[in-house]
Amino acid sequence: MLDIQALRNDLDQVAARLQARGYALDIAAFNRLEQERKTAQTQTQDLQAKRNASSKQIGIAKSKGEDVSAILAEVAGLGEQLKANETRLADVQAELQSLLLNVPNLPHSSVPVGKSEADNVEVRKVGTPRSFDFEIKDHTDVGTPLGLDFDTGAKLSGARFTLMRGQIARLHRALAQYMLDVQTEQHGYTECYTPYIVNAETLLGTGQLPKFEADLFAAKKGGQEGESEALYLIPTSEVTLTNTVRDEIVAAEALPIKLTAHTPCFRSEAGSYGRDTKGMIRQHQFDKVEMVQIVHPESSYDALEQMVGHAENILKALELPYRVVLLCTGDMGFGAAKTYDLEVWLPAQDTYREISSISNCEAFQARRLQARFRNAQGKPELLHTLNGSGLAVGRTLVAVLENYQQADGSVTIPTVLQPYMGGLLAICA
RNA sequence: GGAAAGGUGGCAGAGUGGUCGAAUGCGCCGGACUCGAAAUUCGGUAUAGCGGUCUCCGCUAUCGUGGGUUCAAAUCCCACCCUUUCCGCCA
Repeated sequence: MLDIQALRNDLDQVAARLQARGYALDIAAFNRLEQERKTAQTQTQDLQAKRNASSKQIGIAKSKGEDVSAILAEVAGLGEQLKANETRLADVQAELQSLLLNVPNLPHSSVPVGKSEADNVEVRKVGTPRSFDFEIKDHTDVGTPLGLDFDTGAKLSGARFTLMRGQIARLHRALAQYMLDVQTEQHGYTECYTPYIVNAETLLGTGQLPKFEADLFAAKKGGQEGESEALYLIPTSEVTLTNTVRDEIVAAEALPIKLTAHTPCFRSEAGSYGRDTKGMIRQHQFDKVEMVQIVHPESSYDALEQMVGHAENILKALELPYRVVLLCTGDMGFGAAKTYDLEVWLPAQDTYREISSISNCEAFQARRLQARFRNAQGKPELLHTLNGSGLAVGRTLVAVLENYQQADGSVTIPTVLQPYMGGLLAICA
């Protein structure tokens, strides 16, 4: 959520910055609502002040045993007037709030202006794609004989669900364990285990609601009918980790807060029909090791660069070629002020594919969350929040299968994963 | 699932219709005392919004959430959420 003060004071400039990311702010609607809010609020507050003063007088008079009927006559009818005004004010403020909740974050000045993926800027390329002296198979062809089972996944749950068996399942687990160990032992994140099902308020805090409900899975208690409050499956543990500071005022000394968790993520992938339908690139359920940092506003851009490094270290250790991309204004997510993507080399697709996305949300989430710290003046101030994948486990598995495939159909195990695989050097059918 | 208790400021905790935004303690900030610190002592210390003559003043809202009663609600009524304890069920 943007600071409403920024919109009041500098509406045209805010609108221009939003335009850069392809969002057309309804300036007229905002101005009209603000005007209505102002009159409704002053009128309401005047009436409230009048009522409070009279009530106080009544209290004083009664304690002295005086007659209060004169004052009572004065406030007759005030109640109804007040109620009408209060209702109007509440309506206008709710409208303003919902307008505000649907406005994306402002891009940082260092973010390149662009319309789509095509305008993203490559920052660096690391590692050299391996050359193959046999015909490259994609991860589905490599994985299927080793235990990757899309048919059973579809039978159990539908399209975009996968079952893994045997060594593939173990490799998947090894990746997650390894990532979690690196993030906790080498990069200083605190390991968390979080709920996978959350309430609407939590999703409002990180920005998935109210705008993106269609991208989520909702859950209800078995046998429950009707309009009970919906619960949702988390689309990423960014949601739970970041919400740990919702409605908190944390001590400045506690910063930065660095959290990580390995969780499944559930996404309905609405609007992506027809994209990446083959294989496990785009799933309704996938595992991810998430990094979240909650930091002092002054250090959030340093933290962003660090977190990119924390994600890169996993790819380096796995010896997977990748590139770092700075997203343009048009390709960034709703809450991000600046985002780097890490894209891993997939030889069968002959291209780099997103495997991690690391964003600084500045105070955008913190404002929704009311997540604050006490600044040097002792005043509560909004924190900055950052999140990033470190990494997406399913896509890393895809990358390992493709990059480490051998002519005989086996897949060698990256050195750092071997201890997690009981010393296995390769898996084969 | 059943029963009970409870949700008040940064924290602990009093307050059961009226000068209550809320006692007291802790914490924090400033002063005094001290060579300095501790102890002691004095004063200050919520958040958000609106308005103004805008380093300050005034007003409004906020005691889990939402509704209701009333001239007036932390306090009374209703619904919901959450927490704790006990019982039941359960990995």
